[in-house]
Amino acid sequence: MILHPVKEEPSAAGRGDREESIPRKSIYRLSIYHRCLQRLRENGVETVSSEALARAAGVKPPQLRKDLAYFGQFGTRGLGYNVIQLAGILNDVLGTNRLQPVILVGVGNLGTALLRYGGFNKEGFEIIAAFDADVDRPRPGLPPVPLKPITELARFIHDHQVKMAILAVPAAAAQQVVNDLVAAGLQAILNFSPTILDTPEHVVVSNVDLAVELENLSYFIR
Amino acid sequence: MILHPVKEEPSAAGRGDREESIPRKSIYRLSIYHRCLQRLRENGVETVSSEALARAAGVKPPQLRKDLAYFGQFGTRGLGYNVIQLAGILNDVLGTNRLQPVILVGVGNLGTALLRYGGFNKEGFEIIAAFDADVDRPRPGLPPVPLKPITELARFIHDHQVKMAILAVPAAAAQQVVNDLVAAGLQAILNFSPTILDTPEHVVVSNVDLAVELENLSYFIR
DNA sequence: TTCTGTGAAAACCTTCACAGCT
DNA sequence: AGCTGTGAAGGTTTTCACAGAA
Repeated sequence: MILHPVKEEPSAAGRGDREESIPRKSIYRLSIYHRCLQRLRENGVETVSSEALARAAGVKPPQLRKDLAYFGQFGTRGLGYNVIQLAGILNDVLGTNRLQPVILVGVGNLGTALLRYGGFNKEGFEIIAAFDADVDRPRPGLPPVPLKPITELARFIHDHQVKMAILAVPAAAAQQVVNDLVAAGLQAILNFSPTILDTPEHVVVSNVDLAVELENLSYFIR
Repeated sequence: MILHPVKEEPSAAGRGDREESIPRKSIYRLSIYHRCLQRLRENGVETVSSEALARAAGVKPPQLRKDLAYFGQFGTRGLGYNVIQLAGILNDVLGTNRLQPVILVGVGNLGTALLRYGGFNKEGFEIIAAFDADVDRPRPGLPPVPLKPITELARFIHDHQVKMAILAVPAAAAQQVVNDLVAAGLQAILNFSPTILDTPEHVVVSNVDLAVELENLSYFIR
C-alpha cells in the first residue's frame, strides 16, 4: 500500500518508547484491526477469534496476537476477543477516542480534492483550517473550511494547539513548509508531497505518494 | 504511505519471479529513486553518487546500491551514477516508459476527488474511463473522462486490454467489484476502499487507506 | 476442546566492511 | 583517491509450535 503507502522505519519515535520498543508496522496494523472491528460491530458480531480477525485484516493469526500482546492480554482463551471491548482498547491505544484537530497545508489540485473528499471527519479527525500561499485562486465547491494565507500558519498552530497536518504542497516548497510546521510545534505529518522530508526525531511522517504507488504496481504487470 | 503508506508482502508476485526473488520493498524504493532522479535531471545534474541519491530518497547508501544490484551494475566506480542513464533503466524496469491505461472504479466522494486531481496523467498513467453504479448522480466539475455504468466494466477491460485499476468504491461493494475485475483479467489494483481485498496470487494490490494513515499518526502524538 | 499468549526458530531485510574498478 | 558492487554480519519482524487458561 502505500500501499505502504512508502514509509519511515524508526520504531516508536514520538512517544517515550513506552513498553520497550514496538515496531511501527505493528502500530500501523493496529489501525487496520480497529477498522475491521468497527465493521464487525456494525454487523452485530460480539466475539471474534484471532483467526477471523486476522483474515479480515489480511495477516496471519500469530501476527495479530503478537501485535496485541505489546499492549496487554485482551482475549479469552477458548473464546476469542470481545469486539466492543477490543475496539475500545484500540481507541485508547491509538488515541482516537478524542476528536483530533488537523490542518491542511497546500490547497492546490490534490489539497482541494482531499478537502472536498471529506472522509477524514468520519473517523475522528476534523480539518479545522486550510492554508495556501494563494488564497484568491478560484476553487469551486470547497466545503466551509476556513482558508487562510500561509503566513498565518505558525500563529494558528500555536493558538489552536494543532498537532497534526496534512501536507499537499508542491515538492519544491515542501521542506520549507515543514520546517515552519516543526518550528511551530507540530508533531505529525501526513505527507502527500512527492518528496522525502527531513524532520527531527520527535516528528512523525507518513508518506503517501500516489504516483509512486502506481509506478510500483506497474512493475508487476507483464 | 503514505504510507504507508499499508501493503502486501509476497516478494515478486505477478512477474515470473525474475532474478531470484526481489523484495517488494526494494521495488517500491525503485519508484522513489526514479522520482529523485527526475528532479536531479530537471536541475541539470549529470552524475550522482549513491550517497547523494540515497539521502534524497531517505535511505542509507548501501540500501540503494543493494536495490539496484538486483537488476544489474549501472554505476561507475569512483564516479557514481549517470542520472539520465539510471533514470532510463528504472523506466525500463518499472515499465513506465510506455503510457499505461488505467480505469477508475467508484466515482463517489473520493473517486471524484481523484479524477479532478489529475496528477496521475503527468507520470505516464492515463485514466481512460471511470465506472460507477450510479452514472446520473451529479458530479460538478468532472474532467472529460468517459463515465460508464459498472455493468460495462468487464467488457471494457477486455476490449481495451486494461491492466490497472484504481478502486474507490464503498467497503461493502469492494470485494464483489474486485472479483469482477480479476475475472476480466485485471492485474493490478490501487485500492482506496477501506477493506483488505482477497485476490489470487497473480494480482497485485496496493492499499492506501487515508483514515488508517491518520489513525496511525495519532498514536505518536503525546 | 478451543483458542489465546509467548518463547524459540525461521525468514527477511538492512547495514557493514572491504574488495575491486576507474 | 574515490565510489561502486557484494558477501557476510547484524538486527528486526514473522511464523511456528506448544503451553496454559476458559
